[in-house]
Amino acid sequence: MFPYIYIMSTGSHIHTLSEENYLKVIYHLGKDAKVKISPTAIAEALNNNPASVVDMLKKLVDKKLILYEKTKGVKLTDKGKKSALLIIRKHRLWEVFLLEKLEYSWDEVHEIAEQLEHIHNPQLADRLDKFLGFPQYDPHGDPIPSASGEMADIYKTILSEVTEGRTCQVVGVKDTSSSFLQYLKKLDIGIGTKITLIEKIPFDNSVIVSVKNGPNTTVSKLFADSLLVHE
Amino acid sequence: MFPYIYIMSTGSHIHTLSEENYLKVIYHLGKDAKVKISPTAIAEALNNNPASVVDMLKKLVDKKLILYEKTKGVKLTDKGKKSALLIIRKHRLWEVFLLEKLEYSWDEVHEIAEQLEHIHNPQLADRLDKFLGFPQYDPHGDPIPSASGEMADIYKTILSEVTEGRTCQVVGVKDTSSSFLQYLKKLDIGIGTKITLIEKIPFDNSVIVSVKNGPNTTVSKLFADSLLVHE
DNA sequence: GAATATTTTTAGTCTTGCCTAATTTTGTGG
DNA sequence: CCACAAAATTAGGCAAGACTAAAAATATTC
Ligand SMILES: [Mn+2]
Ligand SMILES: [Mn+2]
Ligand SMILES: [Mn+2]
Ligand SMILES: [Mn+2]
Repeated sequence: MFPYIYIMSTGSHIHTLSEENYLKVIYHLGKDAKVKISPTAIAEALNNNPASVVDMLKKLVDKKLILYEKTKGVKLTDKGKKSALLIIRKHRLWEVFLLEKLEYSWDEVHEIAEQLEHIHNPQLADRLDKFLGFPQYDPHGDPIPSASGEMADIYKTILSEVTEGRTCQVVGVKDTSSSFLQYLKKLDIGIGTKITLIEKIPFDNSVIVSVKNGPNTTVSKLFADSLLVHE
Repeated sequence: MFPYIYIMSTGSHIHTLSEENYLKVIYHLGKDAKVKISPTAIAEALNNNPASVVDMLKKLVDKKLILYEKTKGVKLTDKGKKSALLIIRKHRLWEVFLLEKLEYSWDEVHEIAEQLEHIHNPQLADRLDKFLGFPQYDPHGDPIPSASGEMADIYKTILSEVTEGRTCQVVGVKDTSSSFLQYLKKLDIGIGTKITLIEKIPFDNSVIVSVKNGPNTTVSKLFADSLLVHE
C-alpha cells in the first residue's frame, strides 16, 4: 500500500541517506584545498567517529563512488562526483525555494534543505529549477550546479569591495541577524538584486549605491561589509 | 558541520520515518470502517511482516502513540492521531505543490509526497499551506487536514452524479491516464475549478457543462464519470 | 634512525527495523 | 467442549550504521 518504489533512470542510482551525506562532505572537503581527505577529516565534518568512517569508505569503494588509497586519501570517482553535485544542486535549489516562496529567512533554510536534498525523483531538481526561474546562486551566495553537473566558480565579494561605478548582483549575506535581514527587506534587496556602486565616502567608509537603478542611497560600511555580491 | 538539529515546539515530537509510516497506516485503517486494526492488517498495508509489526507496536505503546489491547486491536491516542494527521496534512499539501507548481501529473505526485511528508520543521506545513492558497483538497480529491488537525468529510462524487443546475468544484480525478489529463488541461480544468452542470442528455448520457461560468461545453459520460467533484 | 605522537584500522558491541520459524493464543464448526 | 484453523507472539538472526577500545601503521622529532 505504501511501498517506496524508485524507478531508476539511466545511470542514476539511489544511495542511502548516509551515503549521500558522506559524498557531499567528501566533495566539500575536496573543494576547499588540496588537503588530503582523511577519515579523520571526514569524521570531523560529519560529527562522527573515524572508525565509522572507515566502515563506510569501504562500502563507497565497493560501489565505485570513491577511490581510496591509504596515505593518499579519498577521492570521488566521476560517478561519486556526479552524485555529490546532484545532492548539492537539490540542496541549494530547495534553499532558494524556502527563502523565496515560503518566506523563511537566510539562516533557517539550511537545516530544512539538509533534509530536502535527499528526496529522490528523476525530474525533481530540474522542475524545481525551472519553477524558481533558474537561479544561479543560493541564499548564501554559493553557486547552484547545473543539471549537467557544472558549477560556476564563486566570485563573490562584499559590496564594499566593488569598484566605483560598477554594477553587481546580490548573491548572499554574511550576516543573518534579523535586524540586517529586515533592513534588506526595507531597501527591497534580495538575491539577484542589481546594485550599482556610485561612490565610496572616505570619511567613514560609507557607500552610496543605487538599488535596481533607483535613486541613490547611502549605506554604512557595516552594511556594505555584510552583503555578498557578484560583479 | 552537518548535524540534524530539530527544535521541538511545544508538544510536537519527532518520530522516525518508520514510526510515521505506522501512524499513518493505522490512521487510514481506522478511518475505513470499524474493522479491528490487527497486526496482520497493518503488516499487509505496510507490505511487511506481522512479527515486525508487533515489535513496532510495543514501541508505539511505550511512546504513548497508540493503545493496544490484544483481541481489541490498535487505536491511536490523541497524541498519535495528531501526529498522523500532520503527516497526512503534509503529504496532501506537497501533492498539491507538485501538481500545481512543478507540473507533475496526478499519478506521479503520490510517490514523491511519500518522501516529502517526512520532512520536519515546525512551520513548514503552515507556510506551504499559505503559499498554495489554503487548498481544501489534494489532487485525488481527499481533504487536507487543517493546522489544528481537523479534516473535512469527503463528499466527493463524480460529475455525472451532480444535479442539473448545480455548481460543483473539482476535487480530483478517477482516471489518471495522460489522455484524460491532457483533455482536462485543454478544457482549463484543474483542482478547485468550478463547473456548473447545465443539462444531462438522456440519449447517450453526455453532459452539458459550463466551466468557470464560461460558454457551455458538452462532455461525454466517460468524461463525467472520471471527474471527482464536491457539490 | 630510534622514540614518540598521531592516524588509521580492526575487533567487538549496540540499536533500529526488518526477517523466518516455532510457539502460543484465539476463534470456529461440529 | 473438542478439534482445527487462523492470528498473534516469541525467539533468534541479519544488515546498516553508529560506537569504544585496542592494535597496527604512519609521521614527527630529536
Ligand atoms: Mn545550505
Ligand atoms: Mn543531508
Ligand atoms: Mn497520496
Ligand atoms: Mn511515508
